[in-house]
Amino acid sequence: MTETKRNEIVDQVKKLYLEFGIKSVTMDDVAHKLGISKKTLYEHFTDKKQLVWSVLECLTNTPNSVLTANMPKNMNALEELLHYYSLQLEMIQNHKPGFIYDLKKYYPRFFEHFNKLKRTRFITQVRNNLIKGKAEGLFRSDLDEEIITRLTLMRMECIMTTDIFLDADISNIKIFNEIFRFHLFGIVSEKGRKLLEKNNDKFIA
Amino acid sequence: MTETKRNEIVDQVKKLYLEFGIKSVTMDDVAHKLGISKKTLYEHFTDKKQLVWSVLECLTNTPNSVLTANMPKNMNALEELLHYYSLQLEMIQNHKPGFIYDLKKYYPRFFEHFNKLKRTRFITQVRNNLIKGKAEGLFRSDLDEEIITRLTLMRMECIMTTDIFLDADISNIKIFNEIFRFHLFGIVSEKGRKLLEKNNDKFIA
DNA sequence: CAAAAACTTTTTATATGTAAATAGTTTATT
DNA sequence: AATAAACTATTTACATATAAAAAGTTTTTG
Repeated sequence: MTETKRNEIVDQVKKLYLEFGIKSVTMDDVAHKLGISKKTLYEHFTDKKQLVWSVLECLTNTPNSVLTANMPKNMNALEELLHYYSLQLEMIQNHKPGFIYDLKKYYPRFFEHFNKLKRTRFITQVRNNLIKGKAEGLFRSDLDEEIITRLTLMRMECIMTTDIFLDADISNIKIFNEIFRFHLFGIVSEKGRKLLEKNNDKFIA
Repeated sequence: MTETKRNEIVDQVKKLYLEFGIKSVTMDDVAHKLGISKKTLYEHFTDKKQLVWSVLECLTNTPNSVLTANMPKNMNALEELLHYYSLQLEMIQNHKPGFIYDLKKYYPRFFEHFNKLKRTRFITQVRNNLIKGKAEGLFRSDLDEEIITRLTLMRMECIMTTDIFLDADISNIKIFNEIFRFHLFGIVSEKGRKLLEKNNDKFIA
């Protein structure tokens, strides 16, 4: 009945959904695994839809993820970017295709809603960083924020679905580091580049 | 009966397929539009499959496209890249989603075959260019050809299908120029960068 | 002989039905 | 009072049927 009980259910179900997908985790499964009866389960959630929705809400509000990151105030745009990339790497590694697949198939409205939310937040983060970097003189003054932002989002979404890297047997980490460097050099100004080189160990692992 | 007659049919049908897709262009349509009878048409092609195949072959062998580009010998890696990008831009603008959609749906084997071919050629071109650029000292010596090549291919494929740019109303040309610059700066070495700056008007329009 | 039309066969899209799986509800049990 | 089990109602997946469209063939006509 308590709010915490509900939250705990959501938290547990989240794990199940992420591991096995949404379809194959039945309400019976949930009840069994959590050691509660379906009756109790249905006292907290009117139907499965609501449960799925709650899990999605929970996921989007995970503190300090790519989507909710609060940057420490004293960072410059390059440091922010580094921080942001580590969150992205984490996101990619936690990414479960089966979960997304089921979501798209059985709850398309939900998928669209949360995907839009994800995009909006991502775009805001990236765009702000670009603007900041330009203001600090660390990024090229001639770059088009709108385009680069969208390219970055596109790359992020594609990298999670493409089969292009499959046959090459390259680790996500290696790919991601290469992207990071490629991205960095792609946007920095001369001043930014000098700063990069000065902190070589930090940025260009 | 002549080889040229056949080629002409293929050439015309190619245009029809690219404009209207494959499914909606029936064999009757083809006969009508080309002013020939189906009987004649079926004397040149045993069935529609063969016609589709011929069109695909024709497309992949278009001289001096992205897939068949022969680089002039006296170019350095940067000039090559510039040349290659203009071919890519052309490719994107000629790209017809409806055609690809039908191909994927009704001739999945064909799609796979030609897509694989496309990827192989594309990868070869890009990789060779990267290797050349490194050898010339124009590109960063630390970049990983395999990853950057695949990233480039991925970006190319994604840009043709993504909806991320739709709401922004940015022209393909603008997007492509930005990508080109982003890409250039992402891979050049200091020497390469100096060369870029010297030829600013040529590379960074 | 080649185009046009008429014709047959095959493919595609759509609809319907059915069985299995799962959601959601009620009853029994501790 | 909450779980477990039994039950009903939906949903989903899969199979089959049917009609329209298009492929492919034959006949007619200029």
